[in-house]
Amino acid sequence: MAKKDIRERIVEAASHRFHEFGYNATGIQDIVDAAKIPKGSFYAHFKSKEALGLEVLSDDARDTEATLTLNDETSPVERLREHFNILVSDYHRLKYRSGCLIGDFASELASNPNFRQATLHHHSEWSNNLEAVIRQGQARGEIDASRDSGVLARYLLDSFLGAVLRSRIARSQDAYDDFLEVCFDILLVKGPTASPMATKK
Amino acid sequence: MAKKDIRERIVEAASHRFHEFGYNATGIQDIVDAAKIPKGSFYAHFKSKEALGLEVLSDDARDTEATLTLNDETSPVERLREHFNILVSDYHRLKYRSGCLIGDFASELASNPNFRQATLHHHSEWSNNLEAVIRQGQARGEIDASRDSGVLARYLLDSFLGAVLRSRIARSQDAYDDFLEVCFDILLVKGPTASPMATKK
DNA sequence: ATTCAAAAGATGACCAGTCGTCTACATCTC
DNA sequence: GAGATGTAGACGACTGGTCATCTTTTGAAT
Repeated sequence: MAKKDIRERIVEAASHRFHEFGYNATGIQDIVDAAKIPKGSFYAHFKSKEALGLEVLSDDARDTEATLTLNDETSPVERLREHFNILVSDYHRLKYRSGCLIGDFASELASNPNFRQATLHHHSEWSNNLEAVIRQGQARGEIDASRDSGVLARYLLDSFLGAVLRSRIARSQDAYDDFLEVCFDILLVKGPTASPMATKK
Repeated sequence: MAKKDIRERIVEAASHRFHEFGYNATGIQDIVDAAKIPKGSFYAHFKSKEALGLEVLSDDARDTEATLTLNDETSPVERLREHFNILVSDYHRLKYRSGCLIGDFASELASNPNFRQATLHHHSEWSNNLEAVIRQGQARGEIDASRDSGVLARYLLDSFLGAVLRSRIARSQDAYDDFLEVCFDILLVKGPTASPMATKK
């Protein structure tokens, strides 16, 4: 077994467990059991549980980022919609048992300086990307240009993370449906004349 | 020391720790140290750590609920604003180190059936209350009646919980400022003519 | 190409500490 | 004194991490 393969198995096993059970409720033994490696080997690949956690968080953020197209000819609003739809379909596939690490680590590990800093960094990167696309939407007249793109982006991300929380306790798509409806019918719209939600039903 | 006083000290100590460090990172020893009781006494008051956690969650939800006036002559929108302002001022007082248990338990304990169920229950109660007030706002013409009050309420709560997450990692008021701005300038407004955010700056 | 010693990597048993819980004993109350 | 209540510290399980020992790889010499 190549060293790289083992390392990736550890990361993958940890990622699954962190997503479903959280960081503190996931032990090293759980991870190495899932990765089918001896426990002592873990430390040949990672210095510590924390080092693994930070790497898994970083990978998660990178994967999330990849689902948002920053520069493209297509409609910025549609790109945003596609971004969230991809994320939501992942949660659906996992039967709404999985959280989002940025939200979960913000919640569970905010008192750990290293995690707090890393989580804040990734959160900001994400909302900056959302903002860039929103700004494009404003430039193309798809989104009301009188709205502060930064405020919108950050709010959007907050509400998405909140929707992830709800979906996990409810084990349901409802939170995402609500999220998509308000975002695309009220927030990310052309101007003061938002389309009424009632007519969507 | 009266038995009731000891019990309340345990609840208070646990509440603080759960809010700042989360459930799994808070041990019974931490709680009894903070409550200044012997560890063995804990089980004279609570059957288990889980029983304490559920009670602290319930207390937290009750306290939060008390900050929203459901029936009153005053403006529903202002009541909603006051509700969130009270919550935010608490977080400010605690230097943004505190989370919201409904959000945090949704994140950290979603895989525990008892916590998931209780958290979902309290989350729903909260959003139902928000919905009732939003509906009053719609009846009084303060909030666009073409919006689905249930969708709005749930979305609002999701976004607030997301703002709490951000405020904790950023240790800052920004998330709440963004939340209040979007909610009261875009979502909870009279009709299709939302006041532009740019003019608020 | 082969051999061998050194270096690097892997690992199972072990470590000290923490965890939530329990219970024998101590203390209190009536 | 009897019964109720409180509690110190033990318990068994688990935690993240260490390390002595074994295995594999590497690179130099022939």
